[in-house]
Amino acid sequence: METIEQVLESKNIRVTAMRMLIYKFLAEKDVAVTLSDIENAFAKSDRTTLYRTMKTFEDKAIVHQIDDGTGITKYALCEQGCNCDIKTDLHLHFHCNNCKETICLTDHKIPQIKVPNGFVSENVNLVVKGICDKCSS
Amino acid sequence: METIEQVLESKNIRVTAMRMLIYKFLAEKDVAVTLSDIENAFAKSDRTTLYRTMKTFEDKAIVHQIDDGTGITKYALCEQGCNCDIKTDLHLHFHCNNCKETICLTDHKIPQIKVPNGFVSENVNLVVKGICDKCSS
DNA sequence: AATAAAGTGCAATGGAAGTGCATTTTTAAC
DNA sequence: GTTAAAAATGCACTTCCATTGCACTTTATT
Ligand SMILES: [Mn+2]
Ligand SMILES: [Mn+2]
Ligand SMILES: [Zn+2]
Ligand SMILES: [Zn+2]
Repeated sequence: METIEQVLESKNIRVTAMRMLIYKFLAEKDVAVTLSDIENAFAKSDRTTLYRTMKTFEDKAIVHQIDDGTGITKYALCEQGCNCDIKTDLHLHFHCNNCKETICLTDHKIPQIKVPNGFVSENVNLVVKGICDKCSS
Repeated sequence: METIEQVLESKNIRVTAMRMLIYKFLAEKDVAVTLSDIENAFAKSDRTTLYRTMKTFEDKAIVHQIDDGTGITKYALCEQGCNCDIKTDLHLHFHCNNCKETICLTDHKIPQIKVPNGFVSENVNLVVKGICDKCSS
């Protein structure tokens, strides 16, 4: 089991207090979070720092961004050894119309999508909306 | 061949000058458009009217909204007899990373997506990004 | 023609993303 | 340890788009 410090170091970014806190927060969540979610999780925090931290995390493939159609960008930790950076191996995302949470279905990969002749597919965003397991039971 | 008046009447909305102009503009476009696109297409136009017109069109299944991940809502005319309103029979959308245009691939329906036990899929948003036919040739 | 209902236009608001710059913290060099 | 450079952080501000309140105009109905 890697410590948070080790994770950050292995990704070649500096270990700072804020980054560790944010990473820890993300790791404890099982749903995708917005910048505001993170902001509200800390008594004292600055949007810009969070924004730039998430950008750094994204560049280093520590988190991936999720566009679930709500208009607000969400983030979630990448799985171990994911390939977000090379835009492949992407899983699908589920947005619950009831509780409004968005989660990664990490072991449901996006199927191969056929596009017409002349079109070249580079990557795919797929969001399923409906009722999540917690809300349907 | 139905006239624009007939289309609007058949959807039970009032026929107004602005609505006809907007409908005509959409019909002439083969790509999805933003509110600003429509705004710029007319010498004199008001964002609010366009916004509310598109909302009305959407409610009446004359157009459908497209979230292509750019963060800006786009719209395109529905096909004849589409079922946008009941959230089924949905086609996929393609966003070109080169020309930045987004188009409906109306005869490429979204495949059945498997979700884990306990989850209920109600609808699916699928956007493929890459290079469009015009840009790849 | 009179009235009610619906559509339109202007002004203003709100939310989120993004940026410039000064300050603080971290790292590395001396 | 002290110092200097590089990176991270925090504040203020800007931009862009979505959305709403309200007054005015147009359309449909009698
Ligand atoms: Mn995910
Ligand atoms: Mn479409
Ligand atoms: Zn739910
Ligand atoms: Zn193109």
